[in-house]
Formats: sequence, C-alpha cells, structure tokens
Amino acid sequence: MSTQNAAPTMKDVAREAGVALGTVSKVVNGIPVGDSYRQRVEEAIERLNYRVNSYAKGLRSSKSFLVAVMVPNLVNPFFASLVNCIDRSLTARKYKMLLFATDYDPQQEQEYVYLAEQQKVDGIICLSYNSQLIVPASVPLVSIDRCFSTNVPCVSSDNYGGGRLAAEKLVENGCRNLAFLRIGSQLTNEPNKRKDGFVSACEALGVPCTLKILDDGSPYTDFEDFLREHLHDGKLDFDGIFCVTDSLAYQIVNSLRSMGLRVPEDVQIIGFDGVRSFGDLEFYCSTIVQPLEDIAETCVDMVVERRWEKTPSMVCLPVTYAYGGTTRQ
Amino acid sequence: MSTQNAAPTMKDVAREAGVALGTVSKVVNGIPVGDSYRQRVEEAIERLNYRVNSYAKGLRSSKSFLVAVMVPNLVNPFFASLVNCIDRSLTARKYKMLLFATDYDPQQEQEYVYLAEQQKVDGIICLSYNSQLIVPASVPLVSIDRCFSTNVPCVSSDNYGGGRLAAEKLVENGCRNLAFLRIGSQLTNEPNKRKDGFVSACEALGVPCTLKILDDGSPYTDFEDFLREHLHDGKLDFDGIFCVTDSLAYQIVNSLRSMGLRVPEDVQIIGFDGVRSFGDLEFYCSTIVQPLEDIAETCVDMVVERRWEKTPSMVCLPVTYAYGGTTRQ
DNA sequence: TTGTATGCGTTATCAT
DNA sequence: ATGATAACGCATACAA
Repeated sequence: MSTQNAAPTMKDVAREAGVALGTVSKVVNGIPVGDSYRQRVEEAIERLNYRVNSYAKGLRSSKSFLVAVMVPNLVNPFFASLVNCIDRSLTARKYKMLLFATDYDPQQEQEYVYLAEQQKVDGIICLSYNSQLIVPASVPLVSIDRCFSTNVPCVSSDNYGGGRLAAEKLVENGCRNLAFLRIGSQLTNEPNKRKDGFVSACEALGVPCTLKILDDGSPYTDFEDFLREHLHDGKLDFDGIFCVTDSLAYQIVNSLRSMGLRVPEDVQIIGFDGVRSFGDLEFYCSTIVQPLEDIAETCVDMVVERRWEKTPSMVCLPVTYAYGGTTRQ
Repeated sequence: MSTQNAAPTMKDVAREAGVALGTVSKVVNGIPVGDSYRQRVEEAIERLNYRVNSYAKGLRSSKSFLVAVMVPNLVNPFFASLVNCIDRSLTARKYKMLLFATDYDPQQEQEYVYLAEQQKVDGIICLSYNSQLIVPASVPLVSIDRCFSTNVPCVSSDNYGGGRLAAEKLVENGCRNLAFLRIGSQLTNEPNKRKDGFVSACEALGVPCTLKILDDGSPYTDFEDFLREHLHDGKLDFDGIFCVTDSLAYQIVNSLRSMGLRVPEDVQIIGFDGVRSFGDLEFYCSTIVQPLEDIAETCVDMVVERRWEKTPSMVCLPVTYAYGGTTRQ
C-alpha cells in the first residue's frame, strides 16, 4: 500500500490500470504493447500524475543522461557563454547538465571529478587549470583548451592560428611595431600558443615584436608600468598590441586612453575570445573570435556518443577575426 | 562475482575488508564503528577506489543533494552572476546544481520543472517568465523576481525601493525632468515595480516624469525614435533617465552620445541590476545594484532547509545605489 | 558493536 | 503480447 502523499510508482500505475508492472515499463519506454493496454496505462499515468524515478532507472540501467560541466566560474562572460552553448548542445540530445564552478582551485576540480564519477554521470566536460588532474577511466572526460595527456581528448580553438591572424591583421592595418601582452601561467598550455603564433607571424612578416608576460597573481598595474616605460614624448613605441584575452584588451584600451593615447588612431588593439558586452551586444574590442558553438558541440558529441575513443586526442577549431572598434578595420 | 571493470560496490569492499556489508555502509556514512573495523574498511575502499553509487543511495534514502536551477540563459551577465552566486551557496552546503536554461520558453520551463521532479531534486530555484507555471507539490520551489501565487515563495530585490532610489538620486544630482524607459511584459511583475517606485518618488519630489514602455519584441530603435521626438535644437527634454536594466541603460547611453548629447553632463542615466563588464570589472553605468549574494543565499536556504514552509511568501531584499560614470555622482 | 535481511522503483529475463 | 520475478547498490530495522 502506498502512502497518500508518496509519489506514485509503476506499481501504483499497474494496479490503477489493471495491468502488470512490466507492461507499464514498456509503455513508459516506448516499447510496443497492445493498443488497449497502452491506452489504459497512459490514462492511469495521467490520473496518478506519475513520473519515472530517475534513481531507480539509473540504478537499473546505469545510464543517467547527465553530463558534468566544470568551469572556473560563470562571472567571466567567456565561460558563461561557453556553458550556455554546452547546455544547448546537451539539451538537444536530451541530456541534463550538472554544473560545477571550480574557482580555479585544483583541489576543488579533483573533488568535482570524483563527485561526477559518483553521480554516475555519462561524461565530463571540463575547462580546468589543473594539469595534475586525475582522470578516472570509468567516465569519458573531454578537456577544453587544456591538454593533459594523450589519453584525455582536448578540444580547443586554433590558438596558434589565432595568434598568427592577430599579427597579420595588425600589420595589414599598418602596424609596424607590435607588442604581446599576457598574464597567467607560463606552462605550456593552449593559450600560450596564441603568443607562439603571434611571434611566428611577426617574424615571417618582418615586424618587431615585444613580449610582456606577467605571472599569475601579478597586479594589473604592471602592465601600465610597462606601457609607461615605452611612452616617449606622448608617443608609444608600439602601434599595435595583441592581448591574450578580450578582458585584458579592454583594460589596456582604458589605460591607453587615460594616458592620452587614441585607440585605434595611435595604437591598435586586438583581443582574443570574441566576448560581447551583455553577452550579445557589441564586441568590447577588435578580437579573434573563438567558435563557442563548435567547441560545445564537439565536446558534447565526443562525450555522449563515446566518439572520443576513435578520435585524435586533440581537436582544433578555426577562429575568425572580428572588428570591434579598436583597429582601423 | 563482480566483473573486472565494473565499479566496485559496497559488497566488494565488505569482502575485501572481511567485514559485513552494513559495517561498510556505516563507515561510509560516518556512523560509529569499531576502530579496527573502520581502518580495514577504509583501506579496502582506498584499494578498490570505491565510490558510493548515488543512484542506489538516492533510491534508498530519497535525498539527492541536488537542486535544479532554472534561468532563461547564461549569456545575460545578470543571470550568469546570479547562477554563480547560487552555485556558491549550494556548494557551501554540499549540494549540487542541475542547471536548466529555458530561453524564455514557457513550455520548456514547464518541462524542466517536471524533469527536475523526476530527477528527484531536493528543490527548485527558478527565474521564470511563465506565470502559468504548474508547480508540483512534491518539490519545494522558490521563484526569483516573479510572484506566481501565495503558495510559491518569491525572493526578489526591492524593486519598488530601487525605483524610488533612482528618482531620488537623479533629483539629488540636479535633474528636473525625468523619463523612465522599459521594455517587456506589461503584466504586473516585480520589475514593473521599478516603474511604480520611480513614478511615486517623482510625484513626491514634484518632478515631472515621462514613461516610455515598449512591448516585448519591439525593436530597440523605438527608443531612439522616442528620444529624437524629445530632442529640440540639440537639447533633450529630459535631464535624467531611469532605465529598467543596465543593458538598456548601456544602449541608451550609446544612442544619446551618438546623437551628440553628453552623458552625464547633459543627461544623467541610471540603470538597474548592478552588472559589471567582464563580470567583475567596472559598472556599465550608474545603477541600482541588486544584492545577488543575498538573493542566492536566501533562495538556497529556503529550499534546502525547507524554511519556506514557515516563511512569508515574499522576501524583499534591499538594493543600493552605485556610481558608474553616467551620473554626476 | 556487528551482521543479516528486506525493500526502495525500475528494467530485463524469463515463462506463459 | 503479457505477466511474474530477479537483480541493480544501498540503508536500516532488527537479530545476534
């Protein structure tokens, strides 16, 4: 006997419809069943307002239609937009999303991986900064923008090509003396390739290029000091700057303007990511746009279709240039 | 016998440790047990790399430590920051988040509520625009910024007070002719109170106030037309404008400037939400800041502590004014 | 304090 | 095609 307020179970539905338990299960799962039976079961379900218990289902079938998504936070609009895209891809496949914000904490990241494993998720998509991350073999995991090892597939945009593109666009727009600005870990990771591509293109184009790379945790003002060092008689040594992210580019533009320089007339700036104000209004700056939808779709596809077993461990998606007011074109 | 690759179960741990199943369960759940037993069990867990199966656990205990969060999307930085705060509050209580993006689709919203119910979540926190939403009795649901009915508790910031505050600040800064701009549903909902508070304060202060309220789906250019109608000889009829959101305020500022008006010298603008560029840099505009952390914490508390049963059906949190460059002060 | 047995709601394998 | 029944992994009441 089921208590009054307890959620109805298949058994209740079976009794209500006057059929066997198995029949209800079949109806619920769309397995062929006699028409009159189906009808009665459906009516009973409606009457009792029955819903399958996903715990029991998951326990039995060891399939959760759940994917864990790990990002540092949602405050950064790049991460937020990425998660938004992943959600769309997941939803289109009837998957649900378990969201974890790691706040860049390696320990949290590891814990969340274990938690996801224990939640019996069907896959994990993570944007992690923890190169030591221990990845369980039981769950397919795909990494965005970070290459851990060859057994963890990584999806990223073409950071190297993006760096090249930035240099090419700046030179195309008349720049003859470039700079690259970056803050963050020195370790070889994807975003570092932005620098490599940029430097490589500068060399190929025969344009001098100065690098200013700050360690994680350095104050932003170090960049301003750097700029001031290169400011002589109100004129900056550089006429083009590539910033590793739009966020940095935005701040640099503000700094330059408050130093009396005109952007893009005196200095042209290109950022990276393709972030827009309020998520969907205009670009903050001229930028290299990451293909978020593609990245999301690729990750979801790899994880839920278990396609990652027969895929190269690294997928690189093409980026594009977008004008955002901080370059001539 | 458990297959080689299958995840180990409590039974496996029990066998490995040479104890009974129940003992393992107790150790896992922190229930007192003999020291030597505990030790052996913990070692066995470590050896087998055992993790509890949350399905089996949930099925047995009908407690999931899962909360569903429903918002229209994550692209809007206000929603993203809100979800970020909710995540923090949830995590601090060892709860996990199931995230649904509804894209403002009432049908999706309803489906997600059912889905959450079926996932046996311990609660639902939603920011929905569907006033027809059918709320199941089986799951505590709290709504942000939308009042459905008295049996669905609603947490929101003090929209009315925020409207008043906006008017007061503008007048304090010397404005003598105000306007209110809004787009969205005319129905009586929380954001509508922003207008009411604003109008009420204008009356109290004896300052004239013009309203321009567009229906959902109207093009933004309608606002520009409105502004142009009130532009005579390069001078706007209004010297202060209150916009229903920061996003709108941002666009209005751009429009005004491109019309040759100076902000804040000629016209002062106040938005609503307290959104910052890149999530944590500066405000887009002078604004009425919503207390996101408080809202999140309140919702989580109500839902997981089941505190909503003994709470007023409506909680109103105080807002603050923040200077963001589009007012004199 | 430790071990045993039962049932949570579902699916899948059987006979019928 | 339909109905009975045995797991799935865990927690807990109860017996030892």
